[in-house]
Formats: sequence, structure tokens, C-alpha cells
Amino acid sequence: MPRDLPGASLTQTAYERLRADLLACRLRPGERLRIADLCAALGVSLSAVREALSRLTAEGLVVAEPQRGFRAAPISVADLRDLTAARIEIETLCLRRAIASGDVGWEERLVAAHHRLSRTSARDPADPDRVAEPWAEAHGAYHEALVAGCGSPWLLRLRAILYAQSERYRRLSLPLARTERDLAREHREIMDATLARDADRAAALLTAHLQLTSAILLDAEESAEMPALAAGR
Amino acid sequence: MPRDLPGASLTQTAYERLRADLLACRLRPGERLRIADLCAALGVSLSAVREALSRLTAEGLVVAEPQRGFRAAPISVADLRDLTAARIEIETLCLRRAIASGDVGWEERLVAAHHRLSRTSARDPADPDRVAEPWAEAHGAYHEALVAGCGSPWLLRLRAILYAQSERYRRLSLPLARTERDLAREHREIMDATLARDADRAAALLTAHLQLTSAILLDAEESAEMPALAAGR
DNA sequence: CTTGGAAAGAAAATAGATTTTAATTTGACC
DNA sequence: GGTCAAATTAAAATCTATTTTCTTTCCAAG
Repeated sequence: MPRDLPGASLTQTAYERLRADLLACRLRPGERLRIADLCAALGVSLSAVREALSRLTAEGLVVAEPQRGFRAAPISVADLRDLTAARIEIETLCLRRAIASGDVGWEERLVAAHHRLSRTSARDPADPDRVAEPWAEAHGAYHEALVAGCGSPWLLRLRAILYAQSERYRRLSLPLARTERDLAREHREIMDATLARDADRAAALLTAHLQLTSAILLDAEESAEMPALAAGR
Repeated sequence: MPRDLPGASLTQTAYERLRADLLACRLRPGERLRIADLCAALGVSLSAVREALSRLTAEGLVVAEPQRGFRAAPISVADLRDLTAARIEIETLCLRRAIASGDVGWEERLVAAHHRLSRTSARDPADPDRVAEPWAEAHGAYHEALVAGCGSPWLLRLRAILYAQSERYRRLSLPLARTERDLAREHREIMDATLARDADRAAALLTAHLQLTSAILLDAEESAEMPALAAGR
């Protein structure tokens, strides 16, 4: 009876574990996902895995090729460019709305999330070339808290889709950062401008923040040091 | 061997039929979806239906309540308000980009889609209170063609999610239109401004177009003529 | 007459078996 | 020696059976 958490269905846990593996690139972009293998690895049955993969397909983290199975969604330079541009649009839109209409509860959550992020180290102590799982979580919570005050469930939902997509690129980006980047400062400045209700400045800082992560990967790709982006298929 | 179309898997056809039924409100918002019933109706087995429902869950057309099955996603006044606002943001964003960078092929497709829509009648000849299926299809193709030139797969994907959501509200809106609305004129004017590359005017017209559909439903709800919006649950 | 609890029934979740489809390899014919 | 086709194998897609979970009803106690 491999019920990990009480209240969670087997399919749900399979879904969550697969999703985490995809976001962390433990299942690499473009990689073929053999259902039987996943069953064995997760200790659940075909049905559960198929259902989880179906949901991930609709989310865009997995692609299904009819009659030929599933594979982890590929990544590419073009996709990263497009994704970054789309994210900047949606994230700044949400941020401006949050700044315009966010309440004290929102500010409170933001300060809390930022504090937690600032006290979490980005690199895995065991393997300094990997992103530490607690940091990834704190980082996600910070960016979510930043825009949570926007008041639009639909915009936040779209934002979450794009955030999840870029998570995979972010994991590949960290080990490539040649010039050590002052992420903590970026996060603090964005928060400060936001709490000061300076929408233009906050949006500009957030745009630069998103752009920089993308640029690190694109630079690495250009200088041919990084075969990762070609791994799709 | 209930394979409807060649090349399409059983799950795929089940998914498409369920999706069409949800968009057309033949499966009403908030309605409980008993898997066994759907199996019988679609002539396929549990697995296929579950897989289809999982995908629809990720799309937001179905909600899953763990251990208690699935139901058609509910609708509400608050959701319609939020959805409309989000759609206006995304659709106008895509439209402005398309106007800025769309090529002749895009213009060509738009003119073609508009022509088809203009020659299709909106009301079902059999039941004038229902939206005719060919019109729904042509309408969707027109709005897709309008923004297709935007060049961003991700923005278009987000747009498609929101369009599908509002499809359900649109189906409920038509029979309520008290003052007969000149939809054909609205569609033509939007296209004309777009082809004239007048971004501000096109965006304003599109905004008014989306706003009006929403307003018709909200008015009807307010004057208590419409129990449909309360049907969620 | 109301309320709490237990048992029976219904429905969802999961597992495992079966069928279908695609890829690969081998053999025969050109 | 090369190419096409048939057979074999592996994997995905589908179906059926089983288990688990929830809901409803009925009975007893307060």
C-alpha cells in the first residue's frame, strides 16, 4: 500500500513526482518516457502513470505522440526566447495590477516569502552545480507572492503555467552562471520598488531579472559550451 | 471497433467529444460527470474516459474532486468578470503584436476566415435558441486568425485557453440577446482596423466586442432572468 | 421525534491482463 | 549485393476485474 501522504490519491502522488522530476530536469527534455519504466520507478500501475502523463501533456510539460508514447517536452532556443517574452508580458501585467490594488495582506505575504528566500542558499551543498530543492521552492513562492495581489485568478493561472515552463530552463542556467550573479539583490530591489508602489520601476526591474536568466542560457548556447538546449529529441 | 476517424486514438476521440460537449454546455457547468455513464455514452472504456477527463482537468474545463469523481467546471459571475478582463488583456496584446509584425500570409488567412464567418448563420435552424455548430467553429477560426500573426506560440496558447473558457459563456449568451446585436458588423470593423494596421482602434474595437458579450450575460443575470450562472453546483 | 452509528450499496481508484500498433530483424527474390 | 516484404518483438493503448472509498439508508438509543 504505497500511499505516501494521507488524503492524496495514488495518481496525484505519481503526478506530483513526475512533475517535480520534469521541472528539475531529472527527466531530461526530449527524453522518451517509457510507461513501464515509470511504473517500476514510482511503484504504481499503468493506469495511474498514464493519467498523470495525460495531465502533464495538457500542461505542456510532456508531449504525446499518438501510438508512440510520451516524451518530456523538448526545449530549444526559440522556445526560450518566446517563453521569456511571454513571461515578461504576463508577469509585469500581474505585477502592475498587484501594485495598483494589492492590500496589506499581500504585502505581508511578500515580505515573508522574500525573507525566507533570502535565508535559503541556492546551490545544493552536496552538488554545487545543481539547484537546491528548498531554494527552488522558496524562489517559486517569492515570485508567486510578488504578483498574488493582482486579484485575477485567470491571470495568475496563466502566469503559473509559464513559471513552470521556465523552471526547467532555470535549472539548466545556474551551473552556467560565469559571472556570479547577485540574485539576492535583484529580488530585494524588485520587492522594494513594489512595496513603494512604484509600478514602472518594479516592472522594469522584473523585466531585467527575467531577461538576465534567459540571457545566461542563450550566451552559453551561443558559445557552444552548452549542448543542453539541443537535447530536445 | 468504434474508431471514428482514421489516425485518431480512442482516447483522442473521447477527449474531443467530451470537450465539444462541455463547450456547447450539453454537459452543463457544475454537473456531475459519472464515469460509467460517459463510458456508455461514448462507447469506450473507463481508462479512455479517465484519461480524457484528466486532460480536461488540466485545461480547466473539468474539476476533479479526489475520491469523489469529476464534474464540469462551474461558472459564475465572478469568473465571467475575471475571465473577460484577462481575455481582453491577452487578446489585445496578441492583436497589437500581430498588427506590428504580421505578414501577408496572416492577412490572407484573416480575410478568408472572416469571409467564411460572414456567410455562416449564427443560430441553429432547428433550434433558434442554440448556437449553430458551424458558426461556433467559424467564429473560433476568425478570432484565431485575427491574432495568429502575433508570432508568439506561448501567447497564442494562453489565448486559446481563455477562448475555450469563454466559449461556454458565449453559448449561454446568444439566446439572451434582447437587443439584436450586429455581430457581423463588429467582426468586420475589427478586421478592417487590423488590416489598416491601426492598432489602437483595432484593440479598442476588440475590447468593446469582448466586453459586450460579457455584459449581455451579466445584465440577464442581474435582472434575475437567468438561473444558468447559479448552476455551478 | 431527533440523532448517532453501522451496514449495504454505488461509484471511483487502482491493478493487471489483453489487444493493437509500430519498429526491427531476417529471409527471399530481384 | 541490395531491396522489399513478412515475421518477430517490444511497447503503447485499451479493456476488464478488483479494491478502496464514499454515500445513503435503516435501526436503535436518547
